[in-house]
Amino acid sequence: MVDRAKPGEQARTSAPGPRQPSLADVAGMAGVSHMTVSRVVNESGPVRPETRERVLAAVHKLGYRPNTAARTLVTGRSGTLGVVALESNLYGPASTLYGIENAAREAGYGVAICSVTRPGRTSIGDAVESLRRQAVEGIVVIAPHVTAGRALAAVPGDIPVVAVGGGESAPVPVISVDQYDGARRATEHLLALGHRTVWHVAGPEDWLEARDRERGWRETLERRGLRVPAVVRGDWSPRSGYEAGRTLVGKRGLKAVFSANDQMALGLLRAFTEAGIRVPEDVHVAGFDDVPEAAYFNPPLTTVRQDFIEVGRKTFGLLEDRMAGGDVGARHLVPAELIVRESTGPR
Amino acid sequence: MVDRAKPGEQARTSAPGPRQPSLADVAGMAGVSHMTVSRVVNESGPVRPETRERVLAAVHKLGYRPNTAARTLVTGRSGTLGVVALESNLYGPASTLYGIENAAREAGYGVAICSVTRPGRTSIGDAVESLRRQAVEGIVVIAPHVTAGRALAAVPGDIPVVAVGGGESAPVPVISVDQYDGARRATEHLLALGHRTVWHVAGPEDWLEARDRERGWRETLERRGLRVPAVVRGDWSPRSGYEAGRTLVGKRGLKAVFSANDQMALGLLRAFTEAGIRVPEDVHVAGFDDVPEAAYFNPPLTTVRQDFIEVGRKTFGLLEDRMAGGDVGARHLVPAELIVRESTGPR
DNA sequence: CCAGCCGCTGTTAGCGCTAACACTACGTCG
DNA sequence: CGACGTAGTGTTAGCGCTAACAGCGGCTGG
Repeated sequence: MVDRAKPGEQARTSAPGPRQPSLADVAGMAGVSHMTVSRVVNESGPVRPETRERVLAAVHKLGYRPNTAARTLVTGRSGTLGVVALESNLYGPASTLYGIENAAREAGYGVAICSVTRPGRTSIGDAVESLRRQAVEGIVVIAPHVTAGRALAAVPGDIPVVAVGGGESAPVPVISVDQYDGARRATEHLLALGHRTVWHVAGPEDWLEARDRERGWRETLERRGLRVPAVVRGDWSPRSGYEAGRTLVGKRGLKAVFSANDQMALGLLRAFTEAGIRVPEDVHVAGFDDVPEAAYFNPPLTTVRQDFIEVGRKTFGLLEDRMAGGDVGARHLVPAELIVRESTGPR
Repeated sequence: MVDRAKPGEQARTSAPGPRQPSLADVAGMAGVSHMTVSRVVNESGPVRPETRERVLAAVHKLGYRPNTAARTLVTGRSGTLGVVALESNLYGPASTLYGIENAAREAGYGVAICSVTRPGRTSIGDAVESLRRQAVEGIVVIAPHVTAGRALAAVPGDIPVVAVGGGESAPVPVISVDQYDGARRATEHLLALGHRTVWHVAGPEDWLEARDRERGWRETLERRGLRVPAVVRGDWSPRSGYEAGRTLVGKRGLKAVFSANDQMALGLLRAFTEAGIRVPEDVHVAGFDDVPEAAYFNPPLTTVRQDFIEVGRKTFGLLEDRMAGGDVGARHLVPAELIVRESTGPR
């Protein structure tokens, strides 16, 4: 039975009080050596059933809780992973974080996070350093940014690191959704509707995902010998999508637009609506991410779904392999899925 | 200069190798006692400038990094906070998490997270337990769920805990945005447009924020002696908002709707559009949260903004006070702000 | 001129835990 | 029947660090 404290009582944190019980305390109560208690607690050696019972009773009675610091000190293993996350509420990174945390927890690992405002060399380095001070056993860098590759190059090699969505130049294993192929699918879907070309609202130039999606779009057009219109660049935000939309409104032959993410696609839709351009009647629009809102945009948005839970799981798996000393491949891709909705629907 | 490892080299994690340098190693190189090194590293005692230089040089050369486990073991302080987060990509919880992490990092604390799938008594208890094993000094529970209050009651009282958006019944300090007042503002804004009443699409019954928003809406109507329509209940998702919209479409006298969050408002807008109901011409709609997308909905959505960064900062401040042994008040509110956009615009 | 103090450094004793080995009592097998 | 494993337990020695105190000079003040 845990002691239930009212707020008033809880304030006594400053008083030292009787410190947390240790192995020795349990041992004393159970009439065994501290080592036997350790064996019971960790199931790390043979203990007679009745002895185990006595020990367990004492553990329970005293509310014994193993001291992680002491254990870490002697074993050199903390049971904690670090995640360097982007300080961002973007759907993707947040979902990836949860995917990783999930997989880690299932495997008995704790997760420490450290967010960075802008993924530059120093900030990622600082974040890694700060996590190392927390004695993490491995680090995941959620780093969809081009500078992240360089930053990762500066990370000490004596701790396992894997990156999510990082650059191919990074000296660590990288896992990501196949952005290139997702963009290719979206573009081909739009072309299959009979358009001569597809316009593109790209993400920030220094984001790798933005680059990959742009490349997927561009090369699909090139492969077919189609004209490649100038990209309009946004910053992922709906506002920038809206502005891109205003830019596109005047273009001749505007029939199909592929937006590098759903939020910008939303801005596009808004700009088109204001300009009296109807989607899908006048223009077809596709996005990327499949945020939960996308199915309820006006009109519902055709987009490319990324399975972030799977990404998280694979990422953790990779890190686990690395921590075990395995040599994993450099690059791992999770397939993307095209979700067709009304925004590219029949006219 | 950190050693830069190529992937191939990095795989040698399994090899024990030369272990991390310790105070003693630095001391040896600098020709002083380990204690002097400790003093230099922690700035915890007088050291002659030239001695400090020698020590610092050795620290740098060896790449010495203090061992947190050892320090924690002896000081009893880990410098880490725990956050129990909802495994959710909802804009609010994710933003709150980042707000807390930010404030904590600025104050030199690390953050460990543990997510729970459903905030029930056991899962929150498990999460707290799992964080305690990571030796956190204090815990924040992001718990917008009614069961969270009961769960918090079962949390041991020997560690400081504060809750974000938790129930008033919780035996710990709670901080949250003033949901009630936000809902009141939105409702009064709609009424000020000349409507006889306002319909409400509520969030899940077992979410406290949903309850508070509903109460704010209901009591505003009652205070004015207006008819209180039956609430339509959703689950925060755009889909449920869409379904609520289909239910509402047939209602007579439907002129104004207050949705408990922006995602459901999006679903509403979609359902109304499909039914040929124009917003704002035929019906006024307001939401709650001010997600980044809200300004680009079709039409842009009037909504209630929550300052999650401020919530995070205040939450951390509270926890810090509690850790210092202070007795903080039971309930802290952050004001909500009404953002008026076209969805409640002039006809 | 010496008591007293302060600046600087070192020594010692753990923090709570696990690894490694030692020991006992019992089989079991050659 | 003795060598040898094996189950069950205890003893010892750290892991790397900080707290506490113990020096040892030099300076100040009476």
